[in-house]
Amino acid sequence: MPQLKDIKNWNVEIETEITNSWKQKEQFKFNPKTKKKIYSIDTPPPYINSPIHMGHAVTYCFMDFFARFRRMKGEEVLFPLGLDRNGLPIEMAAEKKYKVSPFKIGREKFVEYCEKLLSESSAESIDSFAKLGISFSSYKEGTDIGAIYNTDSPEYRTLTQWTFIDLYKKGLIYEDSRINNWDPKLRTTIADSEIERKEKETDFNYVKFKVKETGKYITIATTRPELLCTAVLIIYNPKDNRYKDLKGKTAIVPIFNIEIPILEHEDADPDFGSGIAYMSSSGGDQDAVRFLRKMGIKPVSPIGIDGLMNEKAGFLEGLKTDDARKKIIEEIKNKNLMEKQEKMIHSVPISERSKAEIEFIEMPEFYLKQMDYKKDIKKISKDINFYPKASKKILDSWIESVSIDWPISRRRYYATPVPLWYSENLIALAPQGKYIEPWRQDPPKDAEVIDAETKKSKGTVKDFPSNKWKGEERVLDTWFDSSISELNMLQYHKDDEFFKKAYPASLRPQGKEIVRTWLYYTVLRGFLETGKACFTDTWIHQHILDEKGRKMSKSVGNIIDPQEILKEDGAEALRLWAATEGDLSKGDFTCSKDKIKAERKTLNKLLNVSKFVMMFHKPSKKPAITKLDQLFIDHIENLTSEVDKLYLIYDFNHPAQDLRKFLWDTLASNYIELVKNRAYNEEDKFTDDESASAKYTLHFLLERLLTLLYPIIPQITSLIAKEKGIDLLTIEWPKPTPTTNNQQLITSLAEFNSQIWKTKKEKGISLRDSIKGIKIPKELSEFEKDLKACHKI
RNA sequence: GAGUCCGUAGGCUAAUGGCAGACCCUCUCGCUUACACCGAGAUGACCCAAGUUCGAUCCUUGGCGGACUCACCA
Repeated sequence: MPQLKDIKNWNVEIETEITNSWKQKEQFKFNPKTKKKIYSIDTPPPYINSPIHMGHAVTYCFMDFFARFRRMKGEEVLFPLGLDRNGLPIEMAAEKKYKVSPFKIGREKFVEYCEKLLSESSAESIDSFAKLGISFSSYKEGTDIGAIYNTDSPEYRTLTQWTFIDLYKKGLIYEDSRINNWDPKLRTTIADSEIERKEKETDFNYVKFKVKETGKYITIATTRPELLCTAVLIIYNPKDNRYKDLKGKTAIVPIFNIEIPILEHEDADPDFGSGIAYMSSSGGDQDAVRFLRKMGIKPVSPIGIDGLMNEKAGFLEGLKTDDARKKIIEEIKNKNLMEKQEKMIHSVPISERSKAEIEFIEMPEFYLKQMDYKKDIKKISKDINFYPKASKKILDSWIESVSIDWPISRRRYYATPVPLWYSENLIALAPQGKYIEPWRQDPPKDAEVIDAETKKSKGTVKDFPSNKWKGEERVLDTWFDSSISELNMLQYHKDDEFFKKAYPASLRPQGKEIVRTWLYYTVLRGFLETGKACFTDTWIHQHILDEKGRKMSKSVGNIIDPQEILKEDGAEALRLWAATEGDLSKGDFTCSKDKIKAERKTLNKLLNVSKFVMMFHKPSKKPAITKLDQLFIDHIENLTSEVDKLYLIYDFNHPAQDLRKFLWDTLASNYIELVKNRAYNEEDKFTDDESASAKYTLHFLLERLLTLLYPIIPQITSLIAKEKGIDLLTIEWPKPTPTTNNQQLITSLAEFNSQIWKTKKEKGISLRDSIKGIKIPKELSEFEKDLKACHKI
């Protein structure tokens, strides 16, 4: 390690040396046998196929602040790094990189490509985290508690399947065929939480329908005329007097000539379109889907799983929905049934992952019951402390808006398989505790067999030797894996004793944008498994924006790459900036390279203050402390107490600002200036005791400052402290002893000093020269000797 | 369309029913037995309107503007 005196400026080379040694020594290893209180952080696993972005960098810095502080507070910190390797992002990356489609090359081959992609991804992120100085429990992959884990590891997937079977047996998971959100590009069902919206211009077509009984025409406006083939009924609002005479009559669907009833229904909005709407049994949008559910109409979809029109669409069969729409509009116009067309902008649901427009297609899928537990979830979420408090509203409002059970099965490939087999009217359940891939594996002999209808146990696979079993091909939603991350971290069903001791997890740190997915699903799953709230605390953070306050995105080209910052300015500057810039739980903050660079000044100031203090030997015995010195000792004791309180509630922003202010203003500009002469004591103006008091206090203040700053800037502080024989990595957090002494005097001192410096400047006297005619204020009279020596009064 | 949060110097922020404090930038001056990546100092701000109040940047209402969440048109 470099010596302090050899370091002119804090730099990246020193950081590399320190962080490398931390990484190699496994310095922050978790001890599962500990008697200390366990503090566990359920970190959000980043996807490994892309390098970490600024948001990752900053939020992991915050998690590291929390972890290092809790270690100092005497807690055993479990702080694992997870790597997300499951699901659609990996599949989409594989499709792109190797230019393959799973629909063409088949599942087996495609999974191999996914595995190939993953093995070639170098997990660059691990290196970036190490350089940031993140004190993960381990930097080695493995199955030890606290080791780096992969979300696609057999161990993790085993637990996912364990919980699936468990919930399935309890009847909380069921299969049902419903209209659901269908992503035609990825060819899978997706949940409401995976939907985004996009503004789109479409034609609003006013189409004429003939009324059978009267022969008159009515006009119905629609954006989706291609769904006319599955029209089932027509509604108008009961309050709408224009259409009263239509009640109970029959309409004939143009082109397809289907006869459908006309009824009154309050879902029809008299002010929208013509006031009459046709309802298609294929849904068409989420509202319509809900309407069908309400009316108990069996859904029939004219759209196939490939997103193309199917045989139910008649002459439109085989066309993409867009083309089908064009064709039928043409047809309607030819038959003179188009009254008019308007352009309208409406927002269409699109898939968050593929950005494809969602279709509503009926598919049998597995569902996890959640509607029955809305009240419970709301209740137990009260047991979780939200930081900031207001972020609880995001969760509450989502819980309220949950309207259907959670569809958990997906028709994709690189994810945890649904662990079931089928044979005639029997279902085989995978044994719990082993990772199983039914799509390419026969059921083990000891797999339990149940009746598909009654769900009653029929023995095991052994008992049905002549049956042929067909493995389930569907996989589970990635959130079904992710929503048990804390159970996995705490060894659920792996190490019961440990789980009992450590559950619930201490902290869930995560972004506000995944409250409705990750947080909500985790609370739900945690409740279903344990009946309790799964976290003690949750810290919800906002976003890092670019210099102008815009979202950073590749397409705008405004990305600030943390890897670059690490190379140029180093981790400590980045961390200090992250802490001082703002309160990430309160609002977004903008990222500017200049500001990060500017934090290097503070690092160098700390370095120089330390060098200065260490020019003096620390007295081996505590000397009698002068009044001036005691004033500053009291000050930092109060500061300690304040910092302690705020760190505990995840506020590192105010402490960081206060500590920086202490370093620059209180310590460097005022205290050091005041006691310099006394510490040197070259002219023997002071007694040895007085001089010793100054030396002792300089060291005391520095040591305390380093300790308080350590969670934020661990490298520079621990390096300096080491030279003083203190190991900040293992030192205990100081017990704050706040005083009620008059801290106002520090302000008065600073004001007085400033006054003298100003006066000297105005008179053109060098600061070193003596000055006459200055009266020391009464309240500061007890510091007269120091003040006179300092200012040469 | 509904809800939540927010609007303070050129930028980013803090506190506050009476005086609005830092930081970065800019400007001026300086060189002091740790530090020129330094020191001292200066300029500069409460979105608008109404109400409550002796007094509002702060509380209330409305408007304008922004961020986010939810919903969304047959």
